[in-house]
Amino acid sequence: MKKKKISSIERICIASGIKMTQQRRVVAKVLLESKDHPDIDEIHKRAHKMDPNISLTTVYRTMNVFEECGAVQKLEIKDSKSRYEPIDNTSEREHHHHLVDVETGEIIEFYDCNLEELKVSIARNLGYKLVDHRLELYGVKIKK
Amino acid sequence: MKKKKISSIERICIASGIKMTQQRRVVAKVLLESKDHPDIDEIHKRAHKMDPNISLTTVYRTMNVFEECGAVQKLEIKDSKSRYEPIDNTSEREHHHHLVDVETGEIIEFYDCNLEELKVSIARNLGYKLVDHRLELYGVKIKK
DNA sequence: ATATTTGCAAACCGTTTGCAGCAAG
DNA sequence: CTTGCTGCAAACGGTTTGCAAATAT
Repeated sequence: MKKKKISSIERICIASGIKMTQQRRVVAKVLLESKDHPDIDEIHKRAHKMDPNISLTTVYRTMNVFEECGAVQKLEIKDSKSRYEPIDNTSEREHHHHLVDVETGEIIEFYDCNLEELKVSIARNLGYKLVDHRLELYGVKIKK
Repeated sequence: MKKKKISSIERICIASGIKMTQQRRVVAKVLLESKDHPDIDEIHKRAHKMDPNISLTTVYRTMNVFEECGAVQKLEIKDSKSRYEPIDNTSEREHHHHLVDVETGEIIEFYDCNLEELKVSIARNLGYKLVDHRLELYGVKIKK
């Protein structure tokens, strides 16, 4: 009786009362194993490799489910398709942002606590409670 | 001989060597008179009211032209269509950002110089020269 | 047992494009 | 005059949906 480890995504799904199907487990695995920020087609390709019995439609639906229950975050980078990354809220890196290398398309994650504070205080000064945000920087590598 | 005033958008277009057609002038007028951040359909509706002889296709093409020559900025707010605003680079408010009231959809513009500095310095620390950026805050009004 | 999820194909919706006629420079 | 722009309708690409069969709880 082998006991599979439960992934962080799976845990969130169960907590949200969502059925863990074979397909969803595979997609979760793909996301957690990806070190980049794959788009839907790429996720489908990788999932299909592990289990050919999985359709593009299901990947779309699964990503929506994962996003709604907060297991995954959608990135909408300029001039590119939506990309996804798992949200690891056990890590101290929970709020991170992205810098896009406009020459290579590479995405660099960063965290800056001054920025976190500033965001909240800007909203507060405008009379708002911050509920969400989006920040991307686009840059070119400085050659030395 | 009446001499029409040349709008800021028109000036940029001329400087970029782009033909100023009747339609483009109307779209420019709509944008400059709009105090909100209209989407393509709304721009088309308003333009059509001033001059029924203008198609949706042309509005799309015009916005792309205006964006490419830097006369206009596209906003991509979560869960909504692309919206546009003219860029006024003669104003001191040239770099502003947007706070979206998630209950009403209202967009509040803001400027914060600490944020401007922080953006640049974060990129620099990562070894990048900042060439573009995108920042939106999403909040709910604090009632008191 | 039964409520959800899946795969397929078709619909959808914002946006772009090919083409013949039109207008700005 | 010539090049670029317009309007139309048709194509496009990413995403969603209706439905009957399959599956998790």
